[in-house]
Amino acid sequence: MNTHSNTLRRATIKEVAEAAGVSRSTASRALSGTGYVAENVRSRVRQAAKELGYVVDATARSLKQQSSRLIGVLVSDLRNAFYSAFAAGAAHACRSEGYTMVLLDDRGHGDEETSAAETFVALRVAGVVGTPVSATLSEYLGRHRIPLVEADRRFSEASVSAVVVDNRAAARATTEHLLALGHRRIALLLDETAWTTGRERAAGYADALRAAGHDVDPTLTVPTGWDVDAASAASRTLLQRDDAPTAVFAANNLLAEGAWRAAADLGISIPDQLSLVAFDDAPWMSMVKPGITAVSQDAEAVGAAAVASLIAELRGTQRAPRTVTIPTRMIHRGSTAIATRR
Amino acid sequence: MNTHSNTLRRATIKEVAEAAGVSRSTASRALSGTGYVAENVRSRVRQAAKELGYVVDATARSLKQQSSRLIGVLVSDLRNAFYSAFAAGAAHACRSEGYTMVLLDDRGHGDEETSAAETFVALRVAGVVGTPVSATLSEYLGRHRIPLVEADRRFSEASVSAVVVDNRAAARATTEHLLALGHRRIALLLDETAWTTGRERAAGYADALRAAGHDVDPTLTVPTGWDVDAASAASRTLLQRDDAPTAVFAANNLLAEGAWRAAADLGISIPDQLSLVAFDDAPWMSMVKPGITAVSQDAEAVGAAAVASLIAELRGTQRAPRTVTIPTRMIHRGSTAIATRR
DNA sequence: CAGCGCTATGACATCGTTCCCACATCGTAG
DNA sequence: CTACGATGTGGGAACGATGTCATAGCGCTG
Repeated sequence: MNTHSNTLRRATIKEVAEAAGVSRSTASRALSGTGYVAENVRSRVRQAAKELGYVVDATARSLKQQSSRLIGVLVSDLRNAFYSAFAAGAAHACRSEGYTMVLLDDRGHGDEETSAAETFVALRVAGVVGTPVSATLSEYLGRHRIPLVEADRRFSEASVSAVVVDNRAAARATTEHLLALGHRRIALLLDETAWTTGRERAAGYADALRAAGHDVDPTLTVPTGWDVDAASAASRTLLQRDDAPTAVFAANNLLAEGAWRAAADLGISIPDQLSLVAFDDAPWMSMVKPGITAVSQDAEAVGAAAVASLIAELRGTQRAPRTVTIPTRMIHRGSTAIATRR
Repeated sequence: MNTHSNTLRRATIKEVAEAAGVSRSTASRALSGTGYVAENVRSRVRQAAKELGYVVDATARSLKQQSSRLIGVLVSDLRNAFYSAFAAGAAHACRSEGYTMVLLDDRGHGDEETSAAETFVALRVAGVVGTPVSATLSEYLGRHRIPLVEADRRFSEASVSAVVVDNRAAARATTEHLLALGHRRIALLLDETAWTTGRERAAGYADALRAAGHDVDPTLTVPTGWDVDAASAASRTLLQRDDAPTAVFAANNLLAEGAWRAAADLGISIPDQLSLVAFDDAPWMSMVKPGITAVSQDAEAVGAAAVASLIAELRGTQRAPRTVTIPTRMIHRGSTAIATRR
């Protein structure tokens, strides 16, 4: 390349202007493409910029323009495939719209969420998308007038846009599938009942039972912790009860893994002795035998849609809080069968 | 909160200073903690900042200080568990050292890598860690004097620091394990031979064979593409040969998945008819039956170490390019057995 | 040829922060 | 009593980019 790397300091627009024999203003106009610039001057400035290896200083530009091309993305746990797929979708959407993603991982802690919000404010991001763990995210950002799009679950339905899946309908359909197979004692493994995801999945489950004329047995709704081990332990207890369920509906991929491991440990055969359905598909579910029937939610699409929605708001294309629902798809594999006595 | 959100504009340090009855300089000193400030003044300023909901403008600070607290992180594909774990480790390390991560995903494309580098330069990041796909990353950043730490694989050994695993030794140990079980026709599935990871894994494989007095059959080293389907197709062909291998060593988790699916499709039983070992562990490997024996590399640790190494360089604690090697661990499950004729 | 509109350019202020100085006060050593 | 270091504070100049505004040349119309 013909880049002059002999200077220690980075090239500024002033140097580009001098090299091209014009003023800073003209150089700025030539590079950004706004305002009048003669064609030959423009190419002269472009050439000078290229030769000097000039790259605009985004910090200076942001300061002057009082807005940045950064989008803050907050997820709960990057190691979880759901969130990493979400982040991948968000990253791609940001990039294709000319924004840069600042990704933070709050590890599910409320206090980290607050400090993440502070970081976003300090960076003067144009907007934020995130999977919140409380309403503080939207409150804090709202106070600083930074647009937010909540994803996966909602905490501030009235005031901010969101991208979610229809948890209730999907959970209802799943439960109906199990009911149709003759199951009556269907357990529901839940992670977090304070979140809309958990609440709505439970509601859909209850809808299906009630619509079929059955009562909801509260002892069959089991809130476990957040990790596979906790889910596995809870499942063990559940499956060893005298009135053990004949089917388990796990509300996320981690819970499904826990339930699956518990069944394997106890020598309970799927689907002969136990039917298992998961909310949220994962790669392993198509590799084990039998495959696990699951409600697949396209986390990448959720991330991309959340960013798209945010950018639409930034552009002023769309004003009022809006909710986008990403469709789910039920993938039938072999983990459910007609209910039998155990 | 007692935050005055009645102002439309965000509070600046000037407003904080006025509210506390001091000058901007003093306010700045009080908040940043550098230089002389009387204790009562300091707390008065802090209080004023709190009441106004003041958050420092990182763009203005970066501009003035000519350095930011941002670290650029570049990965190849966030949807791949290896990279998302890497990003999770990097995110955590950044945060705990007071840096903020800017995460970019080049989807394995060289041209996206260049534009990612440009983005990092524009943002004036303090440094970059990444899993490069070519030497252009280090060249570009080097030209702009931005420190880089290469992770997972290397392209610029002489000039930049790196965090890797000992691919050669691990591949050799894996191959030796298969040799010890009596396997002689051992296939090696590779992704990318232009990368140090692929080259070194191949070298370790060859080391083991040669040390045991065997020739390396070039037809048994199969470079497949990047996705599961390609690996599966290549494996199919391989396993249907007259002189099919009795063992397959897959150089990453995607290749292992492809090989596993091919074997399942062809009705080839693991480990009776085929032994399978993977480089890079994945969740499904402990869930299928039998479990897949794998070389586990702690991608999270690699990400964290890369950031730690970068920050050490930024602090000047450590100068010369340095290579950190993260240990691998071989996890024996049930996918290998004594070689038998097929 | 006066007047107008359009193209084209540069001077200069500005964004919010930091930090180098100059300056002020006070206590104390010489 | 003066000089000096230590402590504390404020004025003002940067950092690099943008954008407003003033200015000027030019072609055209009436």
